Amino acid sequence: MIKVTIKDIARQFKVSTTTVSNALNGKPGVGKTARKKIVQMAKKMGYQPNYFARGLVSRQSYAIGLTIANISDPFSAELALGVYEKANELGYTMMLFNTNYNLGNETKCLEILKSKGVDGIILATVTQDDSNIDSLDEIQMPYVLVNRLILNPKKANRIDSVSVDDYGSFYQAAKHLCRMGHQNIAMIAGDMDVSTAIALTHGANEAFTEYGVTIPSDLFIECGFSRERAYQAAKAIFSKKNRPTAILIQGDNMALGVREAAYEIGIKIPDDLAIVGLDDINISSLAGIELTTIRQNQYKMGATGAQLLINKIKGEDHSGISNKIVMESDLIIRKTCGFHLKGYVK
Amino acid sequence: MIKVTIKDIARQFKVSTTTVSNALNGKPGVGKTARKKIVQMAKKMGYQPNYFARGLVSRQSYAIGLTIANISDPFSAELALGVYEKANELGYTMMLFNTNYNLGNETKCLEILKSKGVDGIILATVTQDDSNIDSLDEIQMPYVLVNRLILNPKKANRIDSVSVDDYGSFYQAAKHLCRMGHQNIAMIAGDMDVSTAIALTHGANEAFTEYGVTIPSDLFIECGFSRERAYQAAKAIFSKKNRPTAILIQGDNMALGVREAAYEIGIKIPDDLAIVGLDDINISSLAGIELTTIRQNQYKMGATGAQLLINKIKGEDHSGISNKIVMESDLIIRKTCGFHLKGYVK
DNA sequence: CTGAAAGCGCTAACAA
DNA sequence: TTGTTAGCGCTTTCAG
Repeated sequence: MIKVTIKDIARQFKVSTTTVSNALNGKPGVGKTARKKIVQMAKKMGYQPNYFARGLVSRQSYAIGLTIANISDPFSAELALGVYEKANELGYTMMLFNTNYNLGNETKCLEILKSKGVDGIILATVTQDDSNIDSLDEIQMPYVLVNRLILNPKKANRIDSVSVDDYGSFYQAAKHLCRMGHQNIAMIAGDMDVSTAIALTHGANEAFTEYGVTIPSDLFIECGFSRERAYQAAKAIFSKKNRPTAILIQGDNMALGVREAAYEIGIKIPDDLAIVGLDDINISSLAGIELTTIRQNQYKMGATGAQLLINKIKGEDHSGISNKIVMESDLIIRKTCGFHLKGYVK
Repeated sequence: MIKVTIKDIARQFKVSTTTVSNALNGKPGVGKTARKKIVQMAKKMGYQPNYFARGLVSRQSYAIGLTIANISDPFSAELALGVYEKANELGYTMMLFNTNYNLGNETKCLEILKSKGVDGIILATVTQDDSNIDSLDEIQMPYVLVNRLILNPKKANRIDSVSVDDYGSFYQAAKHLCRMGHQNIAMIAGDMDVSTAIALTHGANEAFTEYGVTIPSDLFIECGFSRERAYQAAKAIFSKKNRPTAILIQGDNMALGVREAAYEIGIKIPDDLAIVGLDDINISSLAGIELTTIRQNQYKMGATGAQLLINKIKGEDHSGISNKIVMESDLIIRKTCGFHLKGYVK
């Protein structure tokens, strides 16, 4: 690969590399005409500053890392897009890593990220007892959690995060189902070691107790966040004697799995079964899918996370206190919950 | 951020940095016990080689770039996943960039990629007269095209690529439609400046002429590859007097847009309108969507591209001739073309 | 306003 | 088997 260095362009004008460097970086102490000439020549020669040399002295990479579940999952993709665009806007590039919700993978990803000298990291798949966070603290690597929270107050205080009001989200969703008269309801949860799943479950339960509904233990299934696993969980539920009239599902992608399982054995949605998801991924609104769900703006979450992280990197956040941003969410009533057919019961 | 250098660990044992470097990199010329001790100490001290220092001397970043349309588009995401996993497997990290099918954006992305010192680039959104390719040639940056071809034989000979048999794909698809008896067929194309769109269109046209079908010029719409644009194109088509009985669409994501447009004005699929897409993205098989389409293994395309690129970077590809891999594709008959209702006409 | 010199952390020649 | 020296390309004192 071709390489033009500041030395090369210094030689052209018989000036020092310092002058060239200063000229090119807009620093003071260079004559106006000299600067102009140098800048022009640099462009003409196709000069590109050497990333490694610069990084070596400045100790900055202008790169951030992002660990998400999996880029082929629509929720992750939308979140990644938010991070990407905000980061780009602020002059940073993004390195993407998939953890597949696996702690060991996450560790590996962070190892690589550290070794690549990124300036900071956005973590979107952290679990409650995630040792990886501690290792970032140790080396004082800036990081921000997105769509996740650490509940342990000892740690939580120091941790920046962008999340959604999951508790309120599923409180709303569960309440909606109760008001429609459902009493035999199932819930398919992601991973109860994760803050979102915990909050969602608690939120739903609050509404359920308000309405005197209880979820039998065999109708509460924790299965991980994938479509495939939710499909299997639904199959298990459908094989029970006490088949529920409604299922609350902690993710639209998972809900699509439930939907497939239902269709496969001839259960009609919403006639025989109401389902409510979470996230409002972009396919949820498609004709024939029309999933009732909770809208969470993944894009904005990602973008906000990137903004927060970069502020932190640049040291513009001198507050000393941690920054916890919680976003609102909205119940989107579509067809899968059957509201358009029955409305609320009195 | 904390920094342990080889100097620090050299000091521990009063040896030179060279010895430490050699020990840590598994190079010969270090005593067995010395090596063991050094490696152990490095681990204990949490040593991480400085990426920038290493890159500066080795001139390798072990990072590759990927330019795709947009990560939130399922086709792109699956392709990116293939690149990501193969690259990771081979010890490379991936930097992701969205071009949104815009040449100017692509140029910007490549500028950044170059400035970050990546070892090579995978391009998935190149158009026929893409000047960006030339600029990569100029600086001798290794690259591979994925899902794209350069048709101009003058250039094409030198260019590595992984693509699908698009011509055959749409030949198959169009033939299928013709055999079902459709005669009034529309086609929604992506961007006729792009190799895939060109090949798809030609392939379809061959089948059409075989069956004596012609597409009236107002039923051939070139609209770009997004769902939204395809939605609008479909609206335009539906407003015509000569409404077609079938539409061939150059992408499943686009097909979903057409589907939405149809449902919105009460056109029933497949009863009133047959549609056939391309790509078989992972939502195409969902109950109620069941899109007839052509399967193209995006994941494999990405992975193969990454493999090819990294071979090239490592100089293992001494063939001197360019490597063009063309993958097969399969027609997946689901419900949107109505085959299950009518089958082939005699 | 300009330049010389030093050094970031690492690897590669070359000596010892 | 080990150490010394030099240098990758850049920025940053500090003199002129």
